[in-house]
Amino acid sequence: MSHQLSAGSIKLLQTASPDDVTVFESQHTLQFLSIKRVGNTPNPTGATPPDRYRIIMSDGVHYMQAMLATQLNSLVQDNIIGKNTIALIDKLTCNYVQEKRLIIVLGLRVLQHSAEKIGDPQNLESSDTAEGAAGNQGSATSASTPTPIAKPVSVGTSSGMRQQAPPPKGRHGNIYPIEGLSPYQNNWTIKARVMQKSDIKTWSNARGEGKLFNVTLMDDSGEIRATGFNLAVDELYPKLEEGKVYYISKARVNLAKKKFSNVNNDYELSFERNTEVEECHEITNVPTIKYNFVPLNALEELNKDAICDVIGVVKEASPLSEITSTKQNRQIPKRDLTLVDKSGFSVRMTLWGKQAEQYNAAEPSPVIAFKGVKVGDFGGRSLSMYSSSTMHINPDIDECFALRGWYDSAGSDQTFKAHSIASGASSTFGFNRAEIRSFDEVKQTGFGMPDKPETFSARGTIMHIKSDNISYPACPTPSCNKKVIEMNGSWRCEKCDKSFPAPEHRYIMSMAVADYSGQAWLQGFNEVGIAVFGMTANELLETKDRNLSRTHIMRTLVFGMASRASNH
DNA sequence: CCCCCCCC
Repeated sequence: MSHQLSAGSIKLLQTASPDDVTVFESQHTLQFLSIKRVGNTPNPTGATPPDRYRIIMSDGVHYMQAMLATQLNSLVQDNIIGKNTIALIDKLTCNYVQEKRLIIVLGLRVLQHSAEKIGDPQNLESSDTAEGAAGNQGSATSASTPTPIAKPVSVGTSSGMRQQAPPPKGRHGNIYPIEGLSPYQNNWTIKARVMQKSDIKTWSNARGEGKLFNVTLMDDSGEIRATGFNLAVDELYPKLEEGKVYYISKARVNLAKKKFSNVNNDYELSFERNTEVEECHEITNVPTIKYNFVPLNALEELNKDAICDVIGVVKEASPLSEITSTKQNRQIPKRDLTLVDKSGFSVRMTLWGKQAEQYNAAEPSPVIAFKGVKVGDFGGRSLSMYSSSTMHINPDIDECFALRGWYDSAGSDQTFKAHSIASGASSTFGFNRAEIRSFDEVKQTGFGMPDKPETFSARGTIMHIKSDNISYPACPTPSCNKKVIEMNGSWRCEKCDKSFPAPEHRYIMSMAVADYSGQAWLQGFNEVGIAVFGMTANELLETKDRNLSRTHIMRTLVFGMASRASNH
């Protein structure tokens, strides 16, 4: 296997304008000549910050230095990439740190883990930056002008000559990428959008009391959570608005406690007394909120406690109510919305605190986009907002317009399926328990993956129950259910290593069930038997002992019954 | 320095 490296890519990466997506979000086949761990010393708290990896990447003609985004560290640690690995790199970001271009690799796919070094690549950086660092500056550079990292070069593409983009300058100094922040840098400014702002929270515990708020900040390199305490709340809570872009500097960088946040960064910011925050009014390429919407019918494919984005029309909004949190011993305002979408499903979404109070229930059926909400299993599937979730009413996005049009023209007259308690198991075939399938349909689809159960619901009539072996004597220990054997007048369970005076009989029955499309043999266990016969297996056996004909009982009980059974 | 994300 041999791969052609993208000759010319290194020059492009060194010279393109930092926001040129045709370079930084397109594909480059490069070889990693070396991968080195850097700058990882324990911080004053004794905690060890995450590793950072510096890589040398080559296009066969030139090589350059870059950093690996920390979220890709596992690729190194798990030896998925190593020396001379050839990879297709499809997302990078370009930033400036102390006027030096810093390239961060954000996305890649390994093409070949181990390879021979290709070509005899030359260092593109050394001619300028190494000299600069050595104080041997060429005539073109001076202390007051940005050091060119590479001379503009023709790279032999249709784009021709590219101008070296100057590092962002001005009164905000060096704009750092969020991904590049660490406790060891101290003169940085980030330019970031507030993606989410929490309520002001107060606490009181053994260590004291106070108030705080959080924001999630994002730029094109990554995201980070920031927290302001007490005085910083007074100063910055009113200033920072969701959706706006700010220059932020002189905040403290701490190691994040990952288990308390799903923000993808190993660090967190703490707003301090001298932290500077200034709104950025220019038009920028700082990213806006990105959604990955899950249609409401697909919620059952997500696990309980999963975090997801949804968009839906508010079909109903409950009045504001309150719950008493037993855990925290306080009242918490809440409001339930019923969301619907084109999938024909409805789901309950719970808002808490300020979100619940401030929701304007007077507005008829708005479309709301939610980011980062929690999947619950109440009533099959439910949704609930975290303090880190966001909701946007009638957002200016295509999905919102589409839902609005659908609801106003058709959706508002439709009835919606609720998720049901029984639903939840995912199915390769997209069967879900809320929908009734015919036996023929199930048989046509087949039985899928070996060892993977398929779940479906059917409605049919029980045509026959095998009467020769309808129940077995089981161990009475709760949830043991193992078959017991009669020995010397008592019943012995081998699993529990115990004997009992009497067994608990449990149903194990085979039924022929038919619907309009065909017939199937279904095996039902105890719960099914109780549902079908309306009595326990013990009771059924007693009836039999009282000398009634079993066939007679069955005929009586089964006749006229609309039976349901589920099958795996 | 919080770190709870709740109830039915």
